[in-house]
Amino acid sequence: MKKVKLTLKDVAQKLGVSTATISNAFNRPDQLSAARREQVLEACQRIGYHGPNKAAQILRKGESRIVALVLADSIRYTVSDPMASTFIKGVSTVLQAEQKHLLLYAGDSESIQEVVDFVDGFICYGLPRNRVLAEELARVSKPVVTVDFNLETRPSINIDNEDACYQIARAAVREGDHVAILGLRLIDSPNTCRIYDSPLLDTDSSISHRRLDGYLRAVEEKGMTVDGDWIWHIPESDSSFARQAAKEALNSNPRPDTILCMSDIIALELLQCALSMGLRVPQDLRIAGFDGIDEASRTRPLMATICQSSERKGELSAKALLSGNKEAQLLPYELRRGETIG
Amino acid sequence: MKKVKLTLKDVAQKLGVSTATISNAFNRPDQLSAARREQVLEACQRIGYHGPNKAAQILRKGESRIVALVLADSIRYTVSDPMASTFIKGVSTVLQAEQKHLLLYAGDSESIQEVVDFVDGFICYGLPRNRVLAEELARVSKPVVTVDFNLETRPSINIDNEDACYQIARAAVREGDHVAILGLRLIDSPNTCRIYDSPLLDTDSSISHRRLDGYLRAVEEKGMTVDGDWIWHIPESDSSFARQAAKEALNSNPRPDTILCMSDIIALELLQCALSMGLRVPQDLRIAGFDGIDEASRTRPLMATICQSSERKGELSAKALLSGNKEAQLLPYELRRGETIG
DNA sequence: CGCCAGGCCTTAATCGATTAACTTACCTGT
DNA sequence: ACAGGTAAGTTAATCGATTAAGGCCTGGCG
Repeated sequence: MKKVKLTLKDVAQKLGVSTATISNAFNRPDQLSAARREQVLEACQRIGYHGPNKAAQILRKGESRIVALVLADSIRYTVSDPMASTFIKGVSTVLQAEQKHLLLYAGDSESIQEVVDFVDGFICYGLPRNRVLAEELARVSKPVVTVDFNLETRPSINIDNEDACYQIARAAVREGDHVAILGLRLIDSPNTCRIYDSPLLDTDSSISHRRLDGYLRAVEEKGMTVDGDWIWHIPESDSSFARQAAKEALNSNPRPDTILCMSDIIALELLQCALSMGLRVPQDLRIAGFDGIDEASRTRPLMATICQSSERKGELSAKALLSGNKEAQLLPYELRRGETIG
Repeated sequence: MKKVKLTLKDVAQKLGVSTATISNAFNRPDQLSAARREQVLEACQRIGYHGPNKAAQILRKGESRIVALVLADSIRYTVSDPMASTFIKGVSTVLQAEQKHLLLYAGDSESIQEVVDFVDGFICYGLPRNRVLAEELARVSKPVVTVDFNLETRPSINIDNEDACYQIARAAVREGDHVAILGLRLIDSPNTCRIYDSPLLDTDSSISHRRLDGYLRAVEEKGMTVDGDWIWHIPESDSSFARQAAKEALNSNPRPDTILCMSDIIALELLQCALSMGLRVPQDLRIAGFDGIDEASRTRPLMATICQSSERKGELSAKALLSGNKEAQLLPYELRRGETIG
């Protein structure tokens, strides 16, 4: 078994030709005769040279065929979140077809500089928790596509969150209702809490704020308002965080008539809490979710929600990145009335 | 805004020192005076040099801090499989702590040569479907750790599948029972089918065959046998494939008394089918699963299964890879009798 | 005073390719 | 016979670092 690393040079020497010829045999068949090419490839096969060293190619060509998927949360969290993991499916399908590789980059890491030199581009799923990282992404000199948030100057894949929330809130809220909102990542806190009048986080780029805008617009149209103490901040779309907010909301006095949730995970937890407290949905409480995950289509009563395709977002973002399409894309969504909003 | 890519050379020129000094400022603080180092770093900050180019470092140092996770199946499948995605959690937790990056490599791709030059090592989860790939992995000159299968000369992380299956089969099977087995990846077919006497796949390296051995040993100990037409091959641990096998098995004549399943996903589907056919479990049918996924702990009756920690496997395999530990590790598992085997 | 050791930096080779520019040799048409 | 064209290779610069080896200066010690 050969222990030594073979290089172009070795092959070239063995055949008595220049390294350029070997390189051309692999990369530019038109630069040498078919016979010579055949001979070179055969020799490589024979001596066990598996083609040009990729590390060297990356440096020289400035291309690695690696795409970084920058995740807002830890990988740990991401793989268990239905929307996020479905998104990965979409991305990977396209990358696979284009023979690209997928690097998972968890946004909680310090700096994008660690990988920017060797990846071909970035797909950013969700606004990174780390502020610095988001700013660095905006400045990177390689293609970047953002999903579910905006970075000026970068193309983004999104649905119209404001409109979607307006639609579902309009369907859910009745005049005179007490309305509560279970929101996602509204302020800068690692715990579930009411937002009161805490300063909102990243108002421009965050979809949570687009959603909040949509909810509030619908509520105001019916002549009501929602105060900060009826709006909950949930740090991530996780059942246990959601449960806490759900309980607090349900135990508020007066009890909300309608609760608008920024994800199905939250809404499912809320529904569960409500039912176990003996509340009837939608008679006593109306619940609206968001996302349209599978589990939300199996609840009794059927969850009202905004259905969007996370997989499609994944596909489109990968395609946009690879094709260099710089246009922002707004995907369609669908309002499912279900049975939880009457 | 500077458009040009800055290099060591640029910084060196600007400061009137050699490139070696700049490099040392980043990598070997003991090679220059503290004052000079400070000056260099400050200058880098000022002119916007973000540190040595990683692509060049990879080539020169032969280290990239990237670990490839080689998946037996497509990424699409992997992220939705509970065991596989939990495994990723474990791996990522350790890599994150060590500041390593995670590259997902789907085993259905052609050759490991595409990445071997720039990754630091491989964690292989499950026997790759692609034969060539498995052989290449055995020969790679970088660290490789295998999980849930064996590659001669490579350290592996496993549970004792043979023993685990022997234990659960011994608990499940009664003397005189008709026993059927719903197996995973036993033969080379993309469809669910009985194996009859088809040649088994990769007998040495596959855990499915260790499991089969365990089942059969227990069955034989009770004086029975299981023929090939009572053993099903299921190409992947997917509900719809599983359902088909489950139906076939349940409609066999005579109907099996005990069915041993090589994954919980399969067992869950089987349980569902059986119940919907009006069978009582375990009175009419006894079912054994494997893996101990969350969903299997929520069934009524409670699924009998072998509980193993996929996350722990992930952590250990990453640690073994990074520490260079070459020893095979056998992890503990636990037999949960549950209620489906009486 | 002279010598050696250490600290601090520079020189230059190297990692393993790619590719623009150049050289040869061979044709081709007039 | 000769200019001009093209096919097939070669030469050498380059990508952006790392690092062994070596040079120079300073200070301590006998």
